[in-house]
Order: sequence, then C-alpha cells, then structure tokens
Amino acid sequence: MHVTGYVSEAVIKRLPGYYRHLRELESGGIFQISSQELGKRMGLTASQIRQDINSFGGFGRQGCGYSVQELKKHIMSIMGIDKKHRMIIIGAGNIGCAVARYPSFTREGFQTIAIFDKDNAKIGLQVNEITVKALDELDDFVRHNRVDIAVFALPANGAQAMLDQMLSLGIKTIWNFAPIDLKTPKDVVIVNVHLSDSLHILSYKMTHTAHE
Amino acid sequence: MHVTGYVSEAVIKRLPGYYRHLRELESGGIFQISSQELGKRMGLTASQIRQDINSFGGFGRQGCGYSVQELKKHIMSIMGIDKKHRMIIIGAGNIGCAVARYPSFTREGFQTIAIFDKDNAKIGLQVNEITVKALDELDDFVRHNRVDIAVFALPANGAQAMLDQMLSLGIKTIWNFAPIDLKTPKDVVIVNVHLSDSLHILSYKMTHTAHE
DNA sequence: TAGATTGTTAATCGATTAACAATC
DNA sequence: TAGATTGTTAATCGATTAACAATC
Repeated sequence: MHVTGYVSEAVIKRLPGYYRHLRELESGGIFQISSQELGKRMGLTASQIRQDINSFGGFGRQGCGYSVQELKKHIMSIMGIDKKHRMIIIGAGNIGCAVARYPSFTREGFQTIAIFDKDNAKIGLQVNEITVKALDELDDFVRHNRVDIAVFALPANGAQAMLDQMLSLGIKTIWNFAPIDLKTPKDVVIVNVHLSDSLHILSYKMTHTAHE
Repeated sequence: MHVTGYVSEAVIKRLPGYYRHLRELESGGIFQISSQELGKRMGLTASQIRQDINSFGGFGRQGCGYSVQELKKHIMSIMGIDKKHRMIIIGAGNIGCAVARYPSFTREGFQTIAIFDKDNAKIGLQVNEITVKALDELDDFVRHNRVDIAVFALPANGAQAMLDQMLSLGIKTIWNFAPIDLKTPKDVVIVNVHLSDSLHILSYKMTHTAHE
C-alpha cells in the first residue's frame, strides 16, 4: 500500500464509473473481480484499471483480484459519497426542479434543504416537499444552516453575480448548470453540467459518423 | 488552409466552449480576436487555440487574428448546429420533461417532436405543447416521421433494451441520461449525461480541496 | 516597411499501455 | 509448488506547449 500523491483529472473522472460498475457487480452477487474482467465491462484496459486503483492504494490481492465490496467501499470513501451533503438549489425552473425531484440524489445522501427563486410567481410553490423561497432570504438562510453545495440552475446572465454572493457567504462548492464558464478563486470547486454543450458534441459526432 | 484529418476527442469536447465564447464576443460587438485573448477568456493557451482551430482549417489572418463572426459560423457548421435536428424523448419523468421544456434547445434548432412513456398515468399529459404518447406507439411513430436523435430519460434497467429497439428502427444517435454505460455497435453515437457521476466528481473535489 | 499574429514544426509533458517481478 | 493476478517500472503514445518562419 503506497502513499497517495497527486491524482490526475483523468482518474477522477473515471471514479464514478468504477462506483457504478462495482455497485452493479455487488447487486449481481459477485464478490471478487480481476482487473481484466472489470476492464472488459468498463471499456478500459486491465493495466489502466490497476494503475487507476493504485493511485489510491493497493486494494487488490495478487492471484485473486479485487474484493468488489471492499473496493466499492474504498471508492465511495475516496469520493466522499459515504457522507451526507446538504444542497441548496438556486433557481426553481426546469433544471432546478428536476434536480430537487431526482430521487437517487436524496437516496445517495445528497439532500436538498432549500430552493430559491427570484420570480414572485414561484415563491411558495412546493417542489418535492420543499417550499420555494425568495432570493432575499438566501443570506439569512445560509447563515443559519449548514450548506455544503449550491446548485446553480439559473440563467447564465445572473450566474457570476450569484457566485460572488456564494463566496461572500462562504459557500465554495458549486454544481453549475448555467451555460457559462464562471471565474473563481482556486480554492473554489465548480463542476459544470453544460447540457447544450453535451448536445452540441452529440451533433458533432452524428455529423461526422458514417451512415448518419 | 489544410486538409481536415483525424480530430481528437479532446478538441471535439472543446468545440462547444468555442461556440459559447464566440457567441458572447459577437453579442458584445467584438469583431476580431487573437488566439492570445480568446485563450485568456477560455482558460487555454494561445498555442492550443491555434492548434485546435487548425485541425479544421486556417480560419485566421496573420497579423490580425480571427474574425469572430466567421469563426463562429465555421464552428457551428463543423458541429452541425446550423442544421435542424428532430428529437424524440423516451421517458416523461423529471429529466425527460426538463429537456422537453428547455427553451434554448428549441431555439437552437433541436426540436422535440414526441415524448413517450410507459406509465399510463402520464400518457396524454401535455409537456410544452407536446402530448405524451404510449411506448406502444413508438415504432409506428418512428416509421412515419424522421427522427435524428433519441433522448433516453428512462431508468437504467430499461435502457439497454430500449437501445436495441432504437437500432431496429434505424435510430443511431442517442443522448443518454440513464446512469448506465450502454453497449453499442460502433457506428452508433452515444453521448452520456450522467448527473450522478457529475455530482460524485463534485463530491470528490470538495473532499480533496483545502478549506472544505 | 515594421509590428502583430497566424500556421506549423519541434519539444515537452502527461496519460495509457506493456512488461514483469512480487506474491497471494 | 504452480497458476493467477496484482503492484510497479519502463515504453509508447498522444496531447499540450514552445518556438519560429510565413504573411497579413
């Protein structure tokens, strides 16, 4: 078991895939798996699987492979998804409501504790048993409740100002659905879900693939 | 202007970012931009900008930079987003409805022409002026209407079978929101939006960043 | 012409793959 | 012990960065 050093972005992006596949294997009653087999399932080489896993520690056993349950537990702990996370959602539009209602987030410990919107028509609505609050109440709410993650489900033109407000409130983790690259200090963590970008990539690929 | 050859996945993933930034520049009334400046905006090096753009052709002008309008037009054409795309959505749950209602997709030429669900309670509902149809009607609908893209907004456990159905109907372009890595022949184009994966990456990063 | 900036080749860096000794 | 498979080092491959001649 070696000391954990720098972990590359490429490895980080693969972690959720490991988690998903190990979960599947576990619920399929499989206890042990080799890098070879896991690689085949995930579309990676056995070598890459071993390299990836070893950037966190020697979780395998020579001659046998990896314990599905143990490896899954390790990866959950590495990703921090064995802990609860409290989220607020900014914007009660399509995306904000979809996130609030997405059942597996709650089930996996990502709990939505408040939703805010600036539109008076939306304030007071119930979304998945949470009442939409006015944006005016945001500062006060954050000062009285622990918030781990802010979900940005608002238009691009308000997003940068909202980020600055978050920073002033000490919130440094943003899950951003607004179609904009936000400027941030480097201790702030932002992960983007740019739906239009994703659709445009699909468009590119269908345009440049034979038989389309 | 050189002949277009192989374009790496890394470049493809950056294309929508170019489009977004060029659109912003254009609406800001900026006509000309250097690789230097564009790089600063996008968080890339000038060198990378020039390499990226040159994998498609020499769109710049030595001494002057790139014409914002022209470059944007080229990139739109390269991504195929200057054309209309007809989408059907499989699943009228949170995600399916959010996609159907997302205004900028329609505005940008990605038109939802039908939504299907297997749940009888949902059939007949209106989502953004489209009536939810029964899955039984899917085959018939596809045979009588041109469909470019199928959006998978259904649970993971039904996704693989649905993909096979799509292939049998000749649909080879899938925008997949189901949390599963689908197995496909290689002329099929799939782009995944794995929301849980994205949230897990956020969790990893917040867990491993100082001051969190 | 002089200055600026591209297009493109070469150098570097990092990620993936291959190989193999260690060991279960 | 023999077979299997990891952990880890070395080789390869590809992407990013640097450098500079071409040219607007």
